[in-house]
Amino acid sequence: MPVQASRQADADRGEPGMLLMRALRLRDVVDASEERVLLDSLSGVREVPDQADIVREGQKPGESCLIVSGFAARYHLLRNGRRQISAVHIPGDFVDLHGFLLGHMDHGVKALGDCTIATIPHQRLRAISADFPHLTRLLWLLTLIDAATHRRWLFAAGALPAAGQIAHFLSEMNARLTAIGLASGHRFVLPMSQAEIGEAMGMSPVHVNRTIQEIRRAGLVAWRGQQVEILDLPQLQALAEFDPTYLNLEQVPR
Amino acid sequence: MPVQASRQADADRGEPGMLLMRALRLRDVVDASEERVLLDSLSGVREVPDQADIVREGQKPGESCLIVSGFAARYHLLRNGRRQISAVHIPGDFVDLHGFLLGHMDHGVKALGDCTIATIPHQRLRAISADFPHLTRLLWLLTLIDAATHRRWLFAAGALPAAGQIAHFLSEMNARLTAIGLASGHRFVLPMSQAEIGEAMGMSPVHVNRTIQEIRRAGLVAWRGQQVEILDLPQLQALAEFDPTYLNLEQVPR
DNA sequence: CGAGGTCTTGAAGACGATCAACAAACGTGG
DNA sequence: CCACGTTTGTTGATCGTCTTCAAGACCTCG
Repeated sequence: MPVQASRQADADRGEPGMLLMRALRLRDVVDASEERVLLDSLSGVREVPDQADIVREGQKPGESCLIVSGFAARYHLLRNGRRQISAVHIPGDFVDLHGFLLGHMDHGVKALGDCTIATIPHQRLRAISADFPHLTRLLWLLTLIDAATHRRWLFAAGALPAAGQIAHFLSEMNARLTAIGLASGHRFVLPMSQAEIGEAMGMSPVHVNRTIQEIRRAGLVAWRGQQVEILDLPQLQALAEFDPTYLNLEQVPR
Repeated sequence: MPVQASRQADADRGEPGMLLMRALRLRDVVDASEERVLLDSLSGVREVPDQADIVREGQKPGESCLIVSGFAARYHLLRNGRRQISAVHIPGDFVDLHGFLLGHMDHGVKALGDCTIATIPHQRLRAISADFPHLTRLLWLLTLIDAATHRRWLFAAGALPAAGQIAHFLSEMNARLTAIGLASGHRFVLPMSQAEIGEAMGMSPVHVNRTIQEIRRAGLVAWRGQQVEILDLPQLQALAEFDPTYLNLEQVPR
């Protein structure tokens, strides 16, 4: 039984920018005019099927994509066909807000399961940056949180053993999904195969499998299909050396 | 004989924001009023000795630091005392521009060798974001390039073997240092011990040493003390699957 | 000239990758 | 509703990379 089916359906059918607003209001006050200009800028809502590219590497898109429902991953390809996932995005996240200022996309973005996205033209972002300094800082903040998350992943990849790395990923997903209301009681849906988790953690699918079994046996998580339940959050976070500071989940003036 | 002693000395004695301006002008046109407000905002020039903290984790600084000369590293600490370096910064880089919008620092920054820094009060950054939209976008861009670099490191850490990872680091440093004029003929100074490189690559000092020997024996680099010379850039970059796109070294309107 | 840091080397062992095969779950169409 | 094919998850065995521990060589600088 999917934990957040009803909530997610709301977001899906209703205002596409609902979860984005929630993500922003977790971090600062957003006034009505800021909300209006941002929501009015969203358009081009469309469905993307599982595994399909949302943005392709090398492309120079004229708009940025917001996830309305579903998950997405940024990925990098190697010559030998191997793939490295450098970020996982959830509803309410921009997957390529940075495309606004960067030249060409240095990586692709693909859908993890079917998802719905909305777009905002770079033209509008430029206009916002001219007329709404505070809102601009909030959008900037979102990209800074992306960067902080990258650093955290670097920390996990470089300094933690496999179990710690996966524990960190789960702790992070739990924190982020809880923040926007897509997890409750430390239960959430994670639409990624073990192979994809391996691509994100930089480890082989086989090793992902054995590591998951390890943390399952330790009683830290229950995990059936896409349903993840964290049974012992304190221990999981200890294993991951998880500290949610980097997610900036506090409402302060920015 | 240090390649860039004279140039660096210029930057050091002269305008502290010189290399920052160079970094910006590599990416877009900066007009005189933008240059003036940015340079006028820099103050608090000070020396930081080797290994000293520039910013401490958990701190909430009221200003951001620009490197005038020398190198610095962002690092994360583990409970067991291990340290992970998530970014290396060179002259002209802000090391904590993100501190302007983020709450508390989620990592520390330390000097790699003696360095000189200048600071810009967050108050000034906020004023710039209100009055200079284009300059604001350029500062935002700098943080986006940081994030792109993080992603590239994640790619290298997760998908490349040790030699490729170190080759990637050298390719990146060469590209960045060349861009701001601190490397020429693919020669540059890298003020990091092999142990520190290990902290950045997520590998043991011993393995760093053996890997360096490997790429030395392959004739890709000459490396004596802090002097690095890349002998076969194409092969080094091939080994690293290096593509400089992510550094955004082209002048386009942002 | 001595001392401390850095680099280098060797040997042993742990962790994770790879290869291969099988089981289970899932979705689809008959 | 069952049969089937495909994807995902699971297990075992072997191999390679990288870690750890330990010691010695080399610098550099006071």
